[in-house]
Formats: sequence, structure tokens, C-alpha cells
Amino acid sequence: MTSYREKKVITIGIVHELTGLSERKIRYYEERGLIFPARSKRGTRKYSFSDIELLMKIADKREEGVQTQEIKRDILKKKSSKHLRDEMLRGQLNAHFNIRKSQHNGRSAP
Amino acid sequence: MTSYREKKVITIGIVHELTGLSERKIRYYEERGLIFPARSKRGTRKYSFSDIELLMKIADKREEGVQTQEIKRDILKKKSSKHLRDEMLRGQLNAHFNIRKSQHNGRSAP
DNA sequence: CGTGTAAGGAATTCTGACACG
DNA sequence: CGTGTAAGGAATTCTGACACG
Repeated sequence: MTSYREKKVITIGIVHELTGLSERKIRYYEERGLIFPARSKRGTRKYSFSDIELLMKIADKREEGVQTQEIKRDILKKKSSKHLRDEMLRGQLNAHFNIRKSQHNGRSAP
Repeated sequence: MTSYREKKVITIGIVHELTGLSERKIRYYEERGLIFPARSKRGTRKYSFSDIELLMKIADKREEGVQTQEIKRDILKKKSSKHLRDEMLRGQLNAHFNIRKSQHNGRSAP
């Protein structure tokens, strides 16, 4: 999969245009560990569309008065629940295909 | 649809990193009408992932010795054949749904 | 804590031009 | 025709710091 959404290719100026956030804020959220841009060879930050979406969620939280530390926790929680979901999904798929296999083979899978 | 692929957000330096093409070449292909970056407020060029893919195709053609004018023709031809395909597809879908409608209603669609 | 700002330097981007071919 | 390069200016980005609160 090419995954344009995850590819880090957008400079901070464009991120500012797209989100309305000041460059200062964007850099600060990185400093606080909420976001992790890649770096080009000469050190300029590069963001993905996914990063931009996250930044907009962060901006919403901040407007509600939520502190960056809180937001960071939420992000980590969300991330781990996604991993969990993916693992459960994988588990179900494996079960499914094992069943299909055993039906086809007339015996249980190895 | 958000269409990350078509969104023009990538600066020429990153395009250079991604394609290996010199900035001179990238600008020249624009001058010849092969590619159409957007511009930021202060005039810096912005490219989409789609543009980058097209640039790589252009680079291949150029390596084969094809002139920019030829390449431009190919691009236009490809574009119009896509439009044609889309129109035919739309036609088929319309026909399909008209049939389904008339089956459900017991009469032909308006 | 979160954000603005002025500071200075380094890297980026732009345009129009000359070169070679 | 297609591309490199040197030129000069304008805009971008970076870091570390001070300010306010």
C-alpha cells in the first residue's frame, strides 16, 4: 500500500496554511511529544496528512482547555486501543480462515 | 472524499527528494505544460502525490528520448480516455439503477 | 504551562538570463 | 530543445531565549 495519508512530505508552512495553527504551536506540540514530524536532510520538519488531522484534533482539545499532557495520554490510549482492535480483528480472521481450511481439508489446521 | 492523492501540498524541494529530478527540470516541465502545480500565497509551487507520479512517468519517457511535446500529447490523450471511461461507466450505472427502479416500481423511471 | 516575539543564520524558492548544443 | 549554472532578492525554517502569566 502506498498510503499517501501517512507519508511525511509537508513542510511546516503548509501545515500552518492547512490548520491555521501558528508554527510556534506546531513546534511546541512536538516538543511536548504529541506529534512526530520527520526531518529532511537539512533538518526541516516534514508532516503527513495524518499528522495534520491529529493537529486539528489537538487544536480542538486545547480550545476546550485540555492540557498537552492530557492530550498526550489520550493519543497514547487511542493508539493502544487501535492496536488492540487490530489484534482482535486479526484473531477473528485467523479463526475464520482456520475454520474454512478445516472444512476444506476435512481436518483441523496445523 | 478527502483525496490525499490530489491535494497540492508538497514543495519543490521535497518533490526533488522524492523523484530525483532537478528543480530545473521540474520547473521546465511546468513551463512546457506537462504539469500544473498550485501556488502558495507567496508564490511557491505546491505539488500533489499525483503530480509526483506523473513526473516519474515523464522522467521515464524523457529517458527514452521522447520530447516534452510528445509527452504532453500522451498526457492529454490519457486524460480524455479517462473521461470517456468515466462517462461510459456512469452511463452503465444509470442504466442499471433505472432497471432496478422500474423492477421495484413495476413501471419505468421518470 | 502555553504561546508570542525579536534575533541571527542557514537553507529554500523564485525569476530571467546566458551557455551549450 | 532540454538542462545546467551563477545571480540577487525575497521568503522559509531553525534554534535558543526572553516575556508574560
